[in-house]
Parts: sequence; structure tokens; C-alpha cells
Amino acid sequence: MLRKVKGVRDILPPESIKFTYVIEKFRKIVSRFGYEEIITPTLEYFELFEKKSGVEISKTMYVFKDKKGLILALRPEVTPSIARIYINYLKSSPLPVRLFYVANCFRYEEPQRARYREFWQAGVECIGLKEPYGELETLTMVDTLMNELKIPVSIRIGDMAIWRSIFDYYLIPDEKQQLLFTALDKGDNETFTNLVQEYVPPKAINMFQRLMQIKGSNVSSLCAECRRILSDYGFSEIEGRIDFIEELSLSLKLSRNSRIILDMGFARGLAYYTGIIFEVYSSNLDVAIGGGGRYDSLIEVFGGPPTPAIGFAIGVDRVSMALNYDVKTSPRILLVPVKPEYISAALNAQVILARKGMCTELEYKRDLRKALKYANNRDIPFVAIIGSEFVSEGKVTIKDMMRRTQHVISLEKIADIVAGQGSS
RNA sequence: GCCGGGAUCGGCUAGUGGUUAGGCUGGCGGCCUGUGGAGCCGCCGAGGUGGGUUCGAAUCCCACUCCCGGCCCCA
Repeated sequence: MLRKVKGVRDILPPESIKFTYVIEKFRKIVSRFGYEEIITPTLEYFELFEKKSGVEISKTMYVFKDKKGLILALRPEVTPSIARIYINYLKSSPLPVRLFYVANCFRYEEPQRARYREFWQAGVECIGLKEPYGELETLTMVDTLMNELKIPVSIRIGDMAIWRSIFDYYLIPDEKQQLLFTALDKGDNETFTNLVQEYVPPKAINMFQRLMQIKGSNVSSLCAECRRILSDYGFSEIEGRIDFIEELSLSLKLSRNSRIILDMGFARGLAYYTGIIFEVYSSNLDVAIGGGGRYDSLIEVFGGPPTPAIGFAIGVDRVSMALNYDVKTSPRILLVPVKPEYISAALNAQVILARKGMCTELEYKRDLRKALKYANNRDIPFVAIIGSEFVSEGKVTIKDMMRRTQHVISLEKIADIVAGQGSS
């Protein structure tokens, strides 16, 4: 038995059909918002991801030396590659630069439900669009895409900026802040408190506890609660940030299938986020099917000009798992020459139909009886029988396998019969 | 990295130390000349890998590999 590497998958039909369906919908939607596709390398230098992707990701990277001894990594995500590309080639492009990608990514973790070592991300990066326009655009695209895919979602929104500005106020160093975010994200209150008490008075810890419990869908009342907490502890200058979040959620015109969950106790593993962060959840999968956020300092940290940026990605694997319907494909027609001497005639018919955009399959070997059985078995909805009448008059017998009816018609009219008879 | 449960024809499975490893489904061919879902017949096709115990292993033991699920984290 030829074995497969752990955590990677062979994706066969019909799974692969759903997979590419999700990708095609993604391409279509983000293109409509002005995004253009970019292709980035699977391999990058390890150091590209090392610094700003965060400890969790760098622990789980595929890292190795090439024959020259260079330390390389298989990409665990693509945002750093795009930041690199922006700095190298696109610095003087008019802003914003809107890019999207569909890429396989790799993380060395223990495989489990909806989590693989090789997985596909479809994402966008919007470089050069400031708050709140990038947020509005990005969240609108997420909503539009999920609505198009008919997946009801809740979008969990958090904000790194509030926490960062409070932590900065208390002069907590960057590395410690990162640890705090990790603890916050895990809901590990003990670690969080232990880490933070070295820098802040007990009173502030109390405020943190209250703040991180703010969670729910009634954004306005939650924001009011946040403002109350902040002013109680003398952080009134940060209330403007709460106003921003409230305005953002009010300006978003999401479809009926999407809802917002505000969660102040939410952080993300990626170390480069600076502002709004979000994760997308579907009720039929208990893991995030997408996520993103604002990263206004990444490009500068990488040596580029200070440039605001925001992006998101969906997990193609997970989104196609969340699709609870079968993807329709174009109805196929099996072309059956009744005798071997009609094969070339059938081939002609196939070319004519292909030029009309129809999907056909040519039967070379089976006799008519076998071919009909085969069509049944494969759920091919139509069979076109090609015999003498095709050669003499250009007519075929088209059989509707479901209705068990058949008509002798000219090839030109097949489209009328087949139209609207999609199969799954 | 840790913790559970698994692995027999392509798919589903039977088999608890001696079987030509059985069945169902499938694929291919036939009964059957240009008309399908039935039936009958034939053929194809298997114990993850490597060790060990034994006269003898799918079966017992060990290790590894991979799968499924959980912790953790995320897409």
C-alpha cells in the first residue's frame, strides 16, 4: 500500500467539487470588490514568519534546511508574503492595493476534525485603507461571500487596540503583551492575572476582568457598558475607541444571515494585529471557518513605509465542510455510438456540443445496453444515441433518463431539452 | 507534544491459533443484434508496515505508520 503523509489529504470528487465551488465563489465575490489575484511562493525564509506570526504559529511550522543550508519554511499563512511583496514591488502603487489569493498552507499540528497539516486558505489583503473603511469593506465581503454560499454565520469581533493602549499606558513591554493576548484568548485568567499584576495596580486588574466579560450581540448596550467600565477606572480617553466600534457595527449593512457578536475578551494568535479582529463561525461547525483583522504596523516592521492594512481569509476546507447542500454541476450528456463505425460521428457531435458549452462524455466501448446502465449508475441525466440517422439527417435520439422519455431531434435542439435539468 | 478508539478485496463487512480468508456491493465479461434500474453465470479483487511467540498467526505480543476523535491552538 502506498501510504499518504499524515495530515494531508487526497481530495476526490465529490468533495473536490465542493472545494472548487467554494474557491470559485470566493474569486467571483472578491473580484467584484476590486481585488486581484496574486500567487505567492509556498516556500519562504523561516524568518519571514518567525517574528510577527506569533509563537503558536512558529512552533507549528514546517521548517527545514535546503541543500545550501538556508533555513526555509512552508508557509503557515500568506499575509507575511504579501507584506514582503508589497514592500518589494508595490510601494509606489496607488493605494489602496487590493489583492486576493488562494493558497495551500502548512502547519505541523496533530490532525483532528477540520484541522489538517495542509489546508487551503482563500484570503484578501487590503493595503492602504484606513479605519473604518477597510473594516467596512472587509466585513462586507465576508458577509456577501457567506450569503452567496448560503452559510449563516456569526462574526465574532474583538479589538486589539483597546487592550494595546491600556497595556501601553502601563508600559507593559511588547513580548509581555503578546503573552497576555495568548492568555486572554485561551481564557486563562490565572496566567493573565499573574503576568499583568507585575505592571498594574489591583484596581486595573479588576477593570480587565470586567472588560473581558463583555460579550454578546447587542452591540450598543455592550458598548455603553464598556464606556461605563472605562470611565469608572479613569480611562475615559479610550472611550473614543468604543465609539468607533459602535459606529462601525451600526454602519455595517449585513445580510439577514449574518450577525455580529462583540467580544472584548477575544484576542488572536497572530502577533501582528493592531485593531479590529474577527473570526467567522457557522452553526454546523464548531471551529472558525474564517478570520482576519487589521495589521497597521506589519509593513513598517518589515522595513516598509508606515501603511495601514487589513485582511481576512477563509479556510476553504472548513467552509466546504460547512456547506450542507450538494453542489449542482452542469447536466452531462452521454454520447453513445450504437456501433463502432459511428464513433467518429459521435466525436463530431461532441465537438459541436462542446462549442455550445455543453458537457458531454463519449462512450467508446460499451454497447447501448451497457451504456444506459452506466449512465444510470453515474447519474448522467441524458443519453444521446448516435446512429445512422445522425449521419444522414443530423438527428440523434436524446433520452431523459429520469423521465424515461426520448425524442429524435436535431443536434442543435439538444440544449432546449437539457436546459434547466441540473444534477448534483 | 499528550490522551482515547481504530486499520481485512475499490466500498461495507464475516472470521478469537490450523479456513483454497467467506458474504454483500462494485468493476469487467456473458446470457442480451439500436434501448436502462431485475435475474442468472463467470472473472477481478484483501488482513497497514516491520519484528516477535508458535510446528502453524488476520487472530496473541511489541514497535512503527496512517485514520477517526479529544486536549491545545487555529483556517
